[in-house]
Amino acid sequence: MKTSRFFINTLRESPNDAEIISHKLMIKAGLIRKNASGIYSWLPLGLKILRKVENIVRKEMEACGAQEVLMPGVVPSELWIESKRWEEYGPELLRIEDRHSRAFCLGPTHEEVITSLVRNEITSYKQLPINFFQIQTKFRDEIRPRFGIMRAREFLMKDAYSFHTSQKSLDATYSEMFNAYSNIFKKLHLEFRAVIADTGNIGGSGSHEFHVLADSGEDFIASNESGSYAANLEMVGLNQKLRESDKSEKSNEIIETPNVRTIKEVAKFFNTTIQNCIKTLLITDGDNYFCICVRGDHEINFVKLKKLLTVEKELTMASEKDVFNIMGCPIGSVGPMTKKCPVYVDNDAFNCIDFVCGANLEGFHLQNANWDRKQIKKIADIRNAVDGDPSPDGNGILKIKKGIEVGHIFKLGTKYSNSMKAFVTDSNGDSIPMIMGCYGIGISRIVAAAIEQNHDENGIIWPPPIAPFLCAVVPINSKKSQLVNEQAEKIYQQLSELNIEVILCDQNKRPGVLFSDLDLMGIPIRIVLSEKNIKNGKMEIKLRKDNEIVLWDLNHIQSFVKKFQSGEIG
RNA sequence: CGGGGCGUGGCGCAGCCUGGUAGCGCACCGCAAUGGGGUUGCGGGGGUCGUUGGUUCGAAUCCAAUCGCCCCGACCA
Repeated sequence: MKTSRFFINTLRESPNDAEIISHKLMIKAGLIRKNASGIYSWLPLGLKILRKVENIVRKEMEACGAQEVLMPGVVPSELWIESKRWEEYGPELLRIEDRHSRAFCLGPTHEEVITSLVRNEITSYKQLPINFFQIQTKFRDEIRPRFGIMRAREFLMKDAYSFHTSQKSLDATYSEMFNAYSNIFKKLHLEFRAVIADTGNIGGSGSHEFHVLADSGEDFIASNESGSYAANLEMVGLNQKLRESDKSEKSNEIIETPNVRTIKEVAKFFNTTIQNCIKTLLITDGDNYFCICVRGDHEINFVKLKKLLTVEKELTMASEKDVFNIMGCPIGSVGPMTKKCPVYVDNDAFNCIDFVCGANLEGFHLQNANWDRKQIKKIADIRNAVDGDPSPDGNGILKIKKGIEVGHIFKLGTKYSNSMKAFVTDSNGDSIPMIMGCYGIGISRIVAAAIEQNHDENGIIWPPPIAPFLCAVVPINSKKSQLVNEQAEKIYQQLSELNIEVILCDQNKRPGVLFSDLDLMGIPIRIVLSEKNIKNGKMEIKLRKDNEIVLWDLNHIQSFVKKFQSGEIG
């Protein structure tokens, strides 16, 4: 490809609504343009990248036996009513009507459609297991789309659905898909973790998320060094032992603590550690209030807490007003010694002796406080894991990292096959619901995640497998030098013949402009041809991710390509 | 949904307070010079100032409504 024939439009400044680096770079490099909040057009350069990700995913799906289908983006409401999700899914489901006032939605996921398809096509256990996938635009009407393509309303997703007659068969396919996903991220050259995940409201018995590691990630994932354990932070179950001795010699003293509110301030005031302070948080599900106590250095894990409290609704922190009304003191003075609502204590908090906590009296804290079991409703694992906690599988300690969720696989079970009556006849002649698995990958999100993981101050640094062009050929001052022109064209031809995706900068722009554009666009290999070097039989090769420039024999581009492809270089 | 902010050529912004008929940088077009990290000079084209209504002789500017966009909204416990 030549730049004279390929649309590239880079910007010097990014629009002010771009927040994170991948969003800024995608706009500056001219990969995407916004049409509305969370809705984007892909320009040719961006689409090339998107297609590469898509094809890597497609190949891997096909390699593990999944078959591609394409379902509609506009889905009739009947299917969603059947699965009960027309009510359950909430406002993220964009509902529309046709000219006959018939209700449809824009598909945010396709369990309903695939289940309806399969129940009509598959009737015998002999046709199973089977695994269908599609790569398709999804729409989820997010409350707050942000971060560009990272959390868009319209996005490209690969979703696969498998059908089985036994749990064993589902387990086998699930594990194949797990491996396929791992292969995909390896082939994309992305650093990732597969982690144990919450099944959330999709339900089912098992689930893993795939995260691309990046500092800007919104999810926290915990893993040990050996890699034998990795989980979403919300899923990390800790098994601390409770201390045996229950008593302390000391008894509460109430101390006036003017203007001391935060745990840090409290610890400083009492000249103790934050580990020896107890945070008491008032949590509500909208109807009931709960006193939750964790150590000063710990945070509540709402997934665990929700299970512990066996509440249906989402839990939130009580408002300042509510806290005052219920506890009779401001937030900063709340303490666990109360009968005003049930008290739940985290294991590690319970293990504290002679600790400091709020006194439920404005401007006062308790010193040398100790637990009274009678006042505690439950002692349990309520907190988030932190760096250094022992790994739940017993191997080493945990480290917390940030990740971007790019894949999620579920064992669905029979939730949809039951509600939508997707039955097959088994070998005994009985009609049984098919057991299902579902497997999603955010294709467009991977593009953004890859940038979050691979960039520098000058722009994107594409992993070669998804670079829009692997190589750029830059003739210096080609307008004036026939020699440079000819050589550039020659190298361009040679690379093309070697099946290298190459772009020739044939528009006689200034070198500075070209270099910064190529850096911004993240082209992995840059080959520069100048009169001086050509006369010495050399060309200049620089990798985007390195600063080094090497001079290479002009006649041996093949040897460079070979070395690059074998991994010897780069 | 609550709080905050912003809508002015494709992009980034100024002008608004104190009303007088729109400006800067980038990008774009033409000419010339320049030619290894966003070069310089000269000359151009492009905007009903988000929309609607109001005040006024006169509105980008003041008032009202409306639409859109962005940010924050779970740690003072």
